[in-house]
Amino acid sequence: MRIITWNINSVRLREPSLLRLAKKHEPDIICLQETKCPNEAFPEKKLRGLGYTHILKNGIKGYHGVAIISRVPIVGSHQIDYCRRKDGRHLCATIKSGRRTIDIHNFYVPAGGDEADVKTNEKFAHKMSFVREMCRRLQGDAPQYALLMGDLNIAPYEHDVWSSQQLQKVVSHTPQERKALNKLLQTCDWQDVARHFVSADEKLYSWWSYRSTDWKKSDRGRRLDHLWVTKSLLKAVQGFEILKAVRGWQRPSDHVPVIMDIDI
DNA sequence: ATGACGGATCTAATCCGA
Repeated sequence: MRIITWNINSVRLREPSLLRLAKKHEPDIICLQETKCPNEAFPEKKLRGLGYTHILKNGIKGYHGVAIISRVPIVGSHQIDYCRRKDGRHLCATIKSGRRTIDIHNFYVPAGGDEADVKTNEKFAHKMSFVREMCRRLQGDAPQYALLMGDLNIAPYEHDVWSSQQLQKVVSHTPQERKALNKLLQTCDWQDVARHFVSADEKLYSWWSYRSTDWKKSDRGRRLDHLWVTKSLLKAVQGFEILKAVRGWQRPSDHVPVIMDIDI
């Protein structure tokens, strides 16, 4: 099974890129973040034409929003309003593989604003509460077979950013966020698929700012998009890739898709 | 300043992203 996570930054604007991605890589399941689209306006006709007939949406107007697009049957689903805000940041699809039931969680963690201080910055407080709530709920859930993916908006390790030193006070790479994400990783014994395949001293990014005049040349990226699996599924993971080339497509998202092949 | 762009919104200037 092939699975992709992608912060698409507007599914309506980038429908052509989504179809191109689907045709080129033929994923079974695509988890999207930042669809920025109400559910009734989600462009799904052409996706259905490609065989993606199982589509879950948790969208709101204008901001955020997540979706799960699948060509394999989804046997169950739920969404949780983290921090009691109806802001489209979580979806879970359940699929069956033989006798196994596998939960696929798709998250869009809040960005957290500018200042890394929960007392003065409400957005940062929201982000930290969101990750704490993920810990609590997933621990309570304690699934044996599960996948967790999405835009977690935290680059946890030194080589997940272009300069750990220069970004240590920048939201997404502060010590408290890195610590919180590691704590989350330890709940349910999640395994970071990217770092299973790519050594810790190798730079790895999934996001490059729009503000750079030449994103490729400056290459000041961050690894904000993640693919995790429960420990019992790690040996089933056959491959992983960050699709960097997609950043160079016409009218790109600032995030690129992350892809995984898993034998389930 | 790392870097000033790109998306959505009651189409114009404002909020948001990270």
